[in-house]
Amino acid sequence: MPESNNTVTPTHFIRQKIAADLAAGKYPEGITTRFPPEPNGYLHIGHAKSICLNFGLANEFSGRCFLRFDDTNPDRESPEFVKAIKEDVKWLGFGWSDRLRHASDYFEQLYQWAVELVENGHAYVCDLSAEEIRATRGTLTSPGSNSPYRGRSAEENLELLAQMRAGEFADGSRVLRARIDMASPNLHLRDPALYRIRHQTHHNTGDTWCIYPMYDFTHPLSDAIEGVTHSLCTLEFEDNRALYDWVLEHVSIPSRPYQTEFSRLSLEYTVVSKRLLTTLVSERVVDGWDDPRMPTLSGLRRRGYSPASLRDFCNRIGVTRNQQHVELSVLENCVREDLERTAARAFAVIRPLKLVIDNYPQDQEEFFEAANHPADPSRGSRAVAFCRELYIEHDDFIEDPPRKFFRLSPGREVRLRYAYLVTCTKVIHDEQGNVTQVHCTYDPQSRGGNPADGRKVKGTIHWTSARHSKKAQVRLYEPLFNDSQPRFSSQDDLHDSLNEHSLVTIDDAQIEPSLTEATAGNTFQFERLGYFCVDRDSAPEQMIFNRTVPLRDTWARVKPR
RNA sequence: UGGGGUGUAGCCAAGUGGUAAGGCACCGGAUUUUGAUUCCGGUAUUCCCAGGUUCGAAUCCUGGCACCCCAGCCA
Repeated sequence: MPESNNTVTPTHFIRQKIAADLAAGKYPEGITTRFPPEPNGYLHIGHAKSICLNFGLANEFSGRCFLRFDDTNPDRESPEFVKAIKEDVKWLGFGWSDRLRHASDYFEQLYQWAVELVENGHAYVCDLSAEEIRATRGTLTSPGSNSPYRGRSAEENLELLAQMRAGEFADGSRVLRARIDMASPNLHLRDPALYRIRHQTHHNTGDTWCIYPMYDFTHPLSDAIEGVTHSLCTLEFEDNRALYDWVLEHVSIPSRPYQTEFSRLSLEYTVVSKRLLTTLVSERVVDGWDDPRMPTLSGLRRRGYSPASLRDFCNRIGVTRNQQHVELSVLENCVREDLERTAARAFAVIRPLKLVIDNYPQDQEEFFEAANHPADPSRGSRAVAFCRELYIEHDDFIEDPPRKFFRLSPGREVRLRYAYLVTCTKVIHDEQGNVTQVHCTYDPQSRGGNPADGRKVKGTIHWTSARHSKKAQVRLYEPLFNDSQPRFSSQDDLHDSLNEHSLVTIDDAQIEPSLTEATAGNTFQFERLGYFCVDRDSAPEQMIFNRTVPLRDTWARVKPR
């Protein structure tokens, strides 16, 4: 399926760098990238940016992209996340064919390189505790001090490292450290830990290991093993680059990758920190990782976002090193644009108001032809039932209308889309004065919505037949947070920052009968309302629709209040 | 007050010494049996600020200012 036709792929500095590298003949075999998620949570919109970048660039330049699980920390990772991540990447539209890897696949090789480091005096086993290491690291403005174990001989270190691997030491009792420079202004170079002891079962390697390599050691070497040419990551790893390069320069590697950083995505009203997302799930603030309010790919999928719309979004926001804070409207525009041409149209009334046509025969019913997609006749049409009693949207009737309101009100005439012109003759109220029903007369000469005399009617509203339509549940979503840039200092303000209207469930919406055949994941445009998607919990007898995004509503901006 | 980065419209973002692309948002107007869509038009005399170089500066130089990241045996 083509991306939206008018989108010109924007250029950006990484694409330019690759093009220049290729032009310079640096990579005769082509380029290689990788997407390296840690399987300790679900993928979110921020990952989508990285996935589109890495897989997208590889496709564009006929290179390769690895899906590599960065699984070096057994206590936070699980197969559940591995499975979900694979599904999400695939769903987004990318494939890795035989290039699926785990950093843990490389543990033995990594260990051999650690040995090489030790042999050459570039790493040592340190017996300091975590607290002691922290205390001797120095501060941002003052240098650290050398570990008393820094001077151990290569032989002794080799012996100790072997014992670490053999499980002879307790968790946290020792660590393998790079021997770099405790006075470096770059904190990452102050003898960083390379291996730590963790007697813990790993989701991929089981109990084979009780020492696990750190990210800064694993990442560059995994890149080198895979022949990654362009290792793309986010800006907060900028300082790590010096260590990335140091590692590659001190062991015998098969290829030399280079790291390039770009800024991470931040989107209005959304938070993507794994800690926070995990909290939302575990405290049941949301329905799970795929709650339609979650910024996860599975949440967006359940909300009704299409992969194409997300790819389009990632293209539009660009890739730079600026601090990026993207407005939600950009994302919303992308789905609307995609769903506008993709989604079938249907009639649904979310807040039903009964409308009775007094001059329409009690027992009569008829069917009108409604286009499935007005802009695309090839998608055909369906017959919608009509009778004396209908439901219209409560918002489409105002007893005392403001200026410029051209929907239904007493004495006014509107078009019932595809059906007839009706004029409001009477309004029924309950004891509290709420409008509970309206009565109209219809113009029999306006079948299909076109009056015989050609008079103009400004308003057209949607409706369902009370006799035929089915009740359905509709879930209306808004951002999870009130603040466009949610920030949390403690867990307590989490609940204060939540938008209490983030989910509004409506149980008595009325839908046209044809909608009953829709299945999970199908998307529709409920005319004049928005785009909706059949929820995975939906069933023919109890349909559930999630609102992906409302239609653009100029009237809402114009109307008073 | 160490090191590493970033400043172009409300939000993204091109621009690489020759006179400020584009998208979103916003504001008009046209078409419309969805107040949708579509279509036209408008929106930075100025690029964080101040100096300097140059015929010419968002682009080069100098000096400021603002914001982001780094002190896990997380990634």
